Amino acid sequence: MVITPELLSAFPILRPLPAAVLAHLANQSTLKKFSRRGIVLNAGKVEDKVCFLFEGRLQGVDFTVDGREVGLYFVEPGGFCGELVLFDNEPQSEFVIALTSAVVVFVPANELREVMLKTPRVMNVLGTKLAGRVRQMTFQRSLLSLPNIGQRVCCQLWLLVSEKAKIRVRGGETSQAGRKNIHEPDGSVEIANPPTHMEIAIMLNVSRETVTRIFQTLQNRQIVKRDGSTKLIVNNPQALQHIAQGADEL
Amino acid sequence: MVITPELLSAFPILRPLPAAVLAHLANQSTLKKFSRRGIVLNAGKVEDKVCFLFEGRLQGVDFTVDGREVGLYFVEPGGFCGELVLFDNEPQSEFVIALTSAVVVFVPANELREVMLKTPRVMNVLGTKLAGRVRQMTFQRSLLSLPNIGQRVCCQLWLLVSEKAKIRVRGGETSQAGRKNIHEPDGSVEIANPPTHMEIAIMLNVSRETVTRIFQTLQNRQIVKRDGSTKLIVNNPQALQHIAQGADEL
DNA sequence: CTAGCAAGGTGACCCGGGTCACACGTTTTT
DNA sequence: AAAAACGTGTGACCCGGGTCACCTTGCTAG
Repeated sequence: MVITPELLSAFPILRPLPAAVLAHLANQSTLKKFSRRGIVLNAGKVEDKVCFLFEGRLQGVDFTVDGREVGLYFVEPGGFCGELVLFDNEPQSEFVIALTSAVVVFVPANELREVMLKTPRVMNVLGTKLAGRVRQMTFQRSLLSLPNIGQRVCCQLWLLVSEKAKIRVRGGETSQAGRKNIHEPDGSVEIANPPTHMEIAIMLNVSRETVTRIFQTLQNRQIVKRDGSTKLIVNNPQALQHIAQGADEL
Repeated sequence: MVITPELLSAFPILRPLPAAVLAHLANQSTLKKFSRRGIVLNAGKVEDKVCFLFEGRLQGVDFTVDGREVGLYFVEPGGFCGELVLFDNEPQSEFVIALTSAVVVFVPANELREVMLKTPRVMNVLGTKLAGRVRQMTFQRSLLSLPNIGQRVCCQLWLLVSEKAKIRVRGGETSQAGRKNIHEPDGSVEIANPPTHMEIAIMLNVSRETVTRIFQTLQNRQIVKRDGSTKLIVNNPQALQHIAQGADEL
């Protein structure tokens, strides 16, 4: 499949690059489609390419020695993953799998590394991304120490809400396109394409059943409400936040 | 306290720098002593400095909303921490506290950032360090998903062993000075300055008592043995590894 | 020298949430 | 249209490890 510079410039991090550089990169890149559950990047393997997500949704996952799945992060369209190799040339540390069917662009790592070293702006974005990853993991780690599991789930939910609320507030100009949460007149917020119970469960180290039960409780209390399979409405953001912060028991 | 360029060159990452640059950095840096439990870096605050550890031992810790302590990583002499600010200028994400009394050198972030941008080698080391941090956190995250707590503790122990065994094998030339594990003739390995039960507990999300009980079991089975408070002898590395990998129950 | 604290050690209790085994509606595949 | 897969919902059981309460043994600091 032919990749055009225009296609690459759909990615915020690449857009500022000169046309010539984009053309060169496009020339070296490959486009690939994955079906649901397809393995986009392989753990333990030196993936000498960086993965840019065009369509669909990806998740970084790891597995414990006993085969248990661990959810690490999500990748949304316009985002990328597998960038660690740019910095240390080591094998990919975790799997990246497709949560839905997805279209990705693979850009060779060595090419991108050259661009990065020559373009402070790109270096800056990549550095910020990497640092952000550490920050996100640190936060996620702290979630796992919450003894109250209801609180843990609510924190994660609140993260999904506020993240998007911020985007909405800021105007939604950057990446993360197509996933905003609409602010309803009554103060409720909407989460588009919420993770499945299972996806939440593996991120938070709890069983799927427990997540279901917590959602039941939240629904009974009118704090959240399902709307089809692609929308979750948070009727009462305050209440959710309270539980997340431990001010309220579930 | 006056900082000499020689002192700075004690740090592997800074050593390759030209004398003039070192002198300049030394001029801007400050030395500080901390007593046990002292707060070296403060979470949530823009710490516009990077912390180089000269003597003692530090730990990165976070706190959950309900005040529970979470252990993230250790810093050994010759190492550094707080480097995220170089990449994204955001507030420090976690606390760094002194586990023992410690001597650190604070180098201003903006100075170091300039050096980093001008010196590919330094950039390289910092990038590798950051990437390594992500890898380490990913692994640690996978540990937390192990349902068997004995296995979890053994994995962590095995990590301490193998990390140092690797250093010993490679010749112990780099940082992490003064902490090697001696290979005994009978195949046993020695861990110097092992973390306390409490330190292990907060890293693995278990209670201190549980760690104690597991250590008791390990000692009963002659797999490990305490030797004073500064040494832990692993009599039977194979057995430890087996448990860590889930091949053996505890 | 002794008080005080940190680290390690141990037993009893008890409950939260994992696990298993289903059931049900929806979507996707064949 | 039937079958399979997926996401969700729910009850019963049960046990691992958190918590609490306490003890002992070193340090080290006054």
